[in-house]
Amino acid sequence: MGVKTTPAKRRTAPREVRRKQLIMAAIDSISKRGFAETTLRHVTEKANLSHGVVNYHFDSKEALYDATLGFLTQEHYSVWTHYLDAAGPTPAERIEAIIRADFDKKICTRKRLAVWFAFWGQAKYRPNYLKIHNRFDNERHDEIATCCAEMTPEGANQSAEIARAARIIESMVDGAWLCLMLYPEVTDREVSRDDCLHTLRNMFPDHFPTKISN
Amino acid sequence: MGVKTTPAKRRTAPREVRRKQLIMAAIDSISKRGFAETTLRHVTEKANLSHGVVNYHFDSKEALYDATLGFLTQEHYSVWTHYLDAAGPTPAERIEAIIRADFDKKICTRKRLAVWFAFWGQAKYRPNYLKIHNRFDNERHDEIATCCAEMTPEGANQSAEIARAARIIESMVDGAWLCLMLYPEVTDREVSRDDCLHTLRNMFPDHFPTKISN
Amino acid sequence: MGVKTTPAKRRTAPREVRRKQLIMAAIDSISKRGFAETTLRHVTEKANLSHGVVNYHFDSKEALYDATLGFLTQEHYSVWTHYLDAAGPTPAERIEAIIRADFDKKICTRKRLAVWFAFWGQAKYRPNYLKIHNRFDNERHDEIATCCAEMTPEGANQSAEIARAARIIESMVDGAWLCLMLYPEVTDREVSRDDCLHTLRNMFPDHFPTKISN
Amino acid sequence: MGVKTTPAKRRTAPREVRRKQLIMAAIDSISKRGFAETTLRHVTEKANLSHGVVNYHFDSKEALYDATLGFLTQEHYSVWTHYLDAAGPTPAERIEAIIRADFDKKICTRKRLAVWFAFWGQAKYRPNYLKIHNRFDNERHDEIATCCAEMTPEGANQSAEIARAARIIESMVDGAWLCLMLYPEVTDREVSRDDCLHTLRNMFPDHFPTKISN
DNA sequence: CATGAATGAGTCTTCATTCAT
DNA sequence: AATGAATGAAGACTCATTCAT
Repeated sequence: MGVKTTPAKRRTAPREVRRKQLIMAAIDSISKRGFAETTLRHVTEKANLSHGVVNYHFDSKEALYDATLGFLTQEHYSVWTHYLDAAGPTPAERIEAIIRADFDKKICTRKRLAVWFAFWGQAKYRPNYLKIHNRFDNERHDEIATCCAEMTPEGANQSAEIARAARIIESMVDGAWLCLMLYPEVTDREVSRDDCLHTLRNMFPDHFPTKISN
Repeated sequence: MGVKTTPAKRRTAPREVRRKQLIMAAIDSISKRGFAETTLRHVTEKANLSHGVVNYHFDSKEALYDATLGFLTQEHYSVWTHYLDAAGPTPAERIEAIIRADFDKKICTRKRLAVWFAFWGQAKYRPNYLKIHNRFDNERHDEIATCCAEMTPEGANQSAEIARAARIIESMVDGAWLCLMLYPEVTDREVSRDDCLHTLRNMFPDHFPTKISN
Repeated sequence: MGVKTTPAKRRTAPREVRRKQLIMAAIDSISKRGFAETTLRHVTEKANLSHGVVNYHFDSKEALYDATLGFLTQEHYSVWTHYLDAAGPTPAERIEAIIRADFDKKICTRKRLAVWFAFWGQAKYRPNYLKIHNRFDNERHDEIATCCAEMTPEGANQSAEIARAARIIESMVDGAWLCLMLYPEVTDREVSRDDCLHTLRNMFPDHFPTKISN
Repeated sequence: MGVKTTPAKRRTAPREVRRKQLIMAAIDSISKRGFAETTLRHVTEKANLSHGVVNYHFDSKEALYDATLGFLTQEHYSVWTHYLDAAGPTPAERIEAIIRADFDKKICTRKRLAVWFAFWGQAKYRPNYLKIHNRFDNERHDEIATCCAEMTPEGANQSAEIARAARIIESMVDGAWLCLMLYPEVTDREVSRDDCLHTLRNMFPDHFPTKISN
């Protein structure tokens, strides 16, 4: 974890290596102590670096946090892309892939969940966080809405129904995440994922095979 | 708003009045600035009180936060009780009442939502918060599970299906709340509530009339 | 200890009663916590009185401390007077009485010792304390010097020798007190007193009977 | 003295230099204002350093005080060692050296005296101070007792007499110190020292030459 | 690049004092 | 006389940031 060049005598390392190292340490500390309690000292100590480096590699604490959220988003994005690339062409397959991506074991860890909610807990008054996060979230939303559109029969309220379906799916996933973070003894990653898939099947019974090979 | 009419006209008020006043000011500031950024000065200024009162009426900042969360929980609880008392006897009616309570306009405000997520963003490493919150949440969970049980047909996996149904319902609501907080321009309280009710109907189609009188 | 009129419903009490009550509580707290740590709340709590009374009966915290030191001095003074009145007429008897007074069990308690040194620890920059204390101390010094004078044979350096004797006696007693406070397990009141008397006999062997009836 | 030449010209210095600097400033302030009144601001201003340094170089105010007492003790110890090394081999010479050390002009200054009594005024409820101070004091006590033992003739109560002699000598010195602090106009360092030596000669007349070369 | 000493604004908290009741 | 709510100045301590080395 982290990119440690040499264990003892740390030497000059390329900028990106240090940045990544600090971001990972930030994730660790935020997940452990939350936002309010995390100090740059915690971060540098975890990264086994000296006190001054943060402000050397980032403009400010805030910039480190932005980078951290960016990293997390990027990570999510690449997993998502990977699942989508591997998925079949039908909307049902694609939307299922999206959900499965959300619960992939690389991104749906306790540590990352804690950090996500720490960020969301601040999102309202930190528009910056929202902005970073939205870049990916909008794309995801569009994809979900597209899939729903393809599965929703034409009719009077088609567009309203599509919007509702998308909202429900996204809410389900977010709610499952919150539940995973707050009550890890109640569910785990796979159960929550299957709950979401179950709801999805209920919503579009005609588009899913009777039995899902879990 | 930061405008001090007089040098605060030293006025004496019973303990509970001041505590409530400070709690409301805390809610206001947390919703506006979040946890990490809220200082006691913000709180007392909002309450138009002097700096020292907080530590006079509460043991510490943390104690004020605990009391704030307690207040919010209590408020939710009483709305919840009220809805449940007014609901009909069938499980469908009861569970619908619970969901309607969650989106009642008294508790499902932007301000309170922000505070809830601020707390949840800290819940993991602040066991105290989790504890306060859980007292109510467990009761709510049991009620939901009971309703689901009554609506779930007997069968091989009945208990697993009940648990799943309860998880889904709770996740839906939480997810809707998160969505309401993060994207208030996408939904509003009533739309989200109806999304939840819609999902609920989908889950237990036999227990709900074809048309809901909204 | 202290003057409690009624246990439960404290009512109005004459000014002097309250003052004494507060002084005793101050002695108690100073001896227990020292100066820096003693707050008026400690005092009033110990006195079982409400928070506001101190400033009602004393002009300030400082005034309470002055009164406390005054009380202690007065107490010492009256014990001293009592011993001196009871003493025989010879200088040896008088000076022995003075020393015995210093180690009387009424004033030479752990609690009072602690308070005395707390005051002395502040004496240098609190001229007020020194002033209060000196009123008595000067009188005592004069008495000791007079006794020494009567026991010192005439000669070239008589006055210097008198002064030295007085200094030594006073230092001995003060040093013994300090020792009693710092190392209560090493000596006790009576041992220290006898050490002083022993030294005294050594200084003026001709004026003391061979054997002291301890 | 409160005169800041430049905005403190951020100069870097090794840890030990700063610590010493802060300790000296603490001694200065404690001697001037006492314990209760000394604030970190006084210390840093005297040291012409910024507010934050204390908590950078010491864990807390208390830790600074501990270090201050440790410094004073160490200083006393090294003077004491120096005198003892230079002293002749007889017990009389050694014990005289100890007393002379106690009144050496390096450690027996008004400033240091004030600090010592400030500490002793707190010793009772600050076991930490007592502990630091005792490390040296015990060693000193043992040396004094050893000297007394060698000068005390064998007999029925020899051990009791040795103990008494040691107590008397130590009390004398402490008492002389207190007197020096409280009444600097009455004695000075050298007079007090000679008082102690005089008493010592009186106690062991056989071991001292008739005339002391002062 | 990297270190860690130094800074100082800002936080929570304490507490003597005041004052409405 | 007494109470205890309220005030606000002041203290210790934290920490992001700067900068000499």
